[in-house]
Amino acid sequence: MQKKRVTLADVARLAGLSSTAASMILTGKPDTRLSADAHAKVHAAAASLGYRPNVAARALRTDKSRSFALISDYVATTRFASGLIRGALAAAEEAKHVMLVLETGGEPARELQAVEAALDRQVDGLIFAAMRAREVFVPNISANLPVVMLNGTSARFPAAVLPDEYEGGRTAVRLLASTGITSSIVLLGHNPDDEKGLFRSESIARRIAGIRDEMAARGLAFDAELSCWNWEPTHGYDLTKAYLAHGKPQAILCLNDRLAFGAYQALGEARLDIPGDVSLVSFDNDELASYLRPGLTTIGLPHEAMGRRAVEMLLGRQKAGEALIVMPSVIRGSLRMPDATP
Amino acid sequence: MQKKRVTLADVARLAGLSSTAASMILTGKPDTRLSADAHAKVHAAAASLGYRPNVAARALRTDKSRSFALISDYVATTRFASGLIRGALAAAEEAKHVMLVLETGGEPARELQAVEAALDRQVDGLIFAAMRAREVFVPNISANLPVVMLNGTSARFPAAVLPDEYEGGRTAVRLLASTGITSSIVLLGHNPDDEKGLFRSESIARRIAGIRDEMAARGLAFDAELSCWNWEPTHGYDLTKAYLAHGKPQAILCLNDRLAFGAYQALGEARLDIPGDVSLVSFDNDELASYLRPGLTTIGLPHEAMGRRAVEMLLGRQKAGEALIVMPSVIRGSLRMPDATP
DNA sequence: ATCCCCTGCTAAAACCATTTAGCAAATGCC
DNA sequence: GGCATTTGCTAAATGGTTTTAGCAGGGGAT
Repeated sequence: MQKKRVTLADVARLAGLSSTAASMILTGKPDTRLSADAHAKVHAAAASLGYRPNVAARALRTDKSRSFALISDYVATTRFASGLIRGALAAAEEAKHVMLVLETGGEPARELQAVEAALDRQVDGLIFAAMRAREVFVPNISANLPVVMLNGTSARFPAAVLPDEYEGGRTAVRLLASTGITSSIVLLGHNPDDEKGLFRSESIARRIAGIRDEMAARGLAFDAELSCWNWEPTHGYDLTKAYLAHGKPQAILCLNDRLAFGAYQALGEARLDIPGDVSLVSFDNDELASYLRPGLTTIGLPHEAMGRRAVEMLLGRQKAGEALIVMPSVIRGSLRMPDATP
Repeated sequence: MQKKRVTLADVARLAGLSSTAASMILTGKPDTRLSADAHAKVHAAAASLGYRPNVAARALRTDKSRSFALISDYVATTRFASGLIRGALAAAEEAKHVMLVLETGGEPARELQAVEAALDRQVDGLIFAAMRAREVFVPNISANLPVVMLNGTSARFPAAVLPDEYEGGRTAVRLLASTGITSSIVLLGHNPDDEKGLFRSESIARRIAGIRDEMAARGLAFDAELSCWNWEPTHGYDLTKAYLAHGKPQAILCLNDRLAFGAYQALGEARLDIPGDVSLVSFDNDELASYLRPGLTTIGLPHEAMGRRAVEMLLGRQKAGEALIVMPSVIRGSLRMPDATP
């Protein structure tokens, strides 16, 4: 009952040629000397039989499998991962590759297992995605397989795709400056004095550096810098509420959208209007940035573009170097228009 | 320089046995008659060489690849997909399988390509995940491969994993009833008169049926039923605001968390206290439900459990039947405590 | 002693595509 | 016409595993 898979030999037989010929023609070898007639016959036969090459057999012979593995610490940390995966899948699909997705929870033992599982399947390249961008532990890879780090870095594997956080930080300040506000500006999420000796991640360090450099370049200074370790809405709320007890900000630069969300809540309770009384700008372009009223202007993390770029690096055999992906400005209603107040 | 992969023949040679023996021992065939001594020698040799079987070669021979494919329409619709993927990955990992993830955007041409790509790789099972749960188009699968629908249904493939929406709907009403509120209850997101002839999805239909049955069973009725097609925050906001112009609700039953989010915004602007003035309950357990103040009580979508269950069905060769996964009640602060008002 | 069965193992085929080496015929060159 | 080269194609080896068929030797039954 079960139709047997059609094999290359079947195609060759139908075309009246050897399987060598069929193989060469179908894989599109450039230097072959087979006749145009042979090409036509083989292609016709393959089409009429609905031939699909057996990937396992091909992989066995060539050690290539037209597949990549994406090994990430967390897939679930949703706001982060799925854009990366989406972009990577799309780029892989365009190159007629397939993506194995593996999750490790950041545990070295599972990382090792994941790498071995991928290697066993003869993947043509490995992407290590880190949801929290920092130096990532990566097990030894025996083969000289292309590896790219996605949203993280590793001393051992110099190819990396990262958001251009430094430029993003500068852009956020530029956006804020475009409102004309020059004083009572609050930074929400970081205070260097409170965080001495702590290290968040390279990405965040660059984001903050960009902010500070652009502030300095414009002769601007923060009225306050409010620190908290986890950038969750509740901390944004608490810090903003506490600040409002003493001062009234004109602008708040939030280090991520969840902090900004908390700030919205506190400002709303204090009956302050956004952007009439207070302007906000933030980072990440989280889903919730579009849900807020008014919409939150934010510097987006270009996840999908990053995912795409990672597989492009794999395909292009670019072995080293950092690819910095530009962070888009997502303009919504949380910044006062410059002409609105003279 | 390049170490060659160690092969089964190497193991056999080191153990002083044939590769047949090595194969049988390492794959753990039950009916073999090889001596305990042989077993020990082969295992020792394999361990000392760090032998890992070549999956391609094995797949070629056996037509099994220890891998599944998860084909979804959208991965990016984040609030939905990543829990499914996470659960599926975890369950696959436990069974020492690997997961190919493919995205189709719901386009039939890409679905077909995805299925073929998966079939070419000799996957041992297919999961079709639908982000919007409805009848799903699925290309013809030639082989008799196990297929399970995840968060969707298909006439052709009767094995499906779905959230138990009916029971979830009833639970939401029970939770609401536990506050003691019996009047001025608003349903946000559906009105049968406004949606005649429209069909959202089977899942949502069950959710609504559960709500209505439990309401009826308790002799409760909605004061108003507000309809909108897309369940986005902005619609929740608009509908709630419009309703507040006429009436004052005691409770709002929201059909998802994003609608509830919009309702929060409108209630906040109207200076109504949650849960003092208005109680809310909702569905999905979106990330943002925990960000709201007070936290939103919601009936969660059990994505991770669903993903796990799908691969368990694949592994167990359960060929048919609907697995209904219970939706957890996530209790936060948006419901008035029953003793708070006598 | 003969026959049969069981134990413990192995040779070789099979899976399917790619690739190397090479063969026969046709063509080019002087 | 004689020789070298090119053209157009194929036989056979290869990759690593599983599996079928079967071999050699020992022991028990007759």
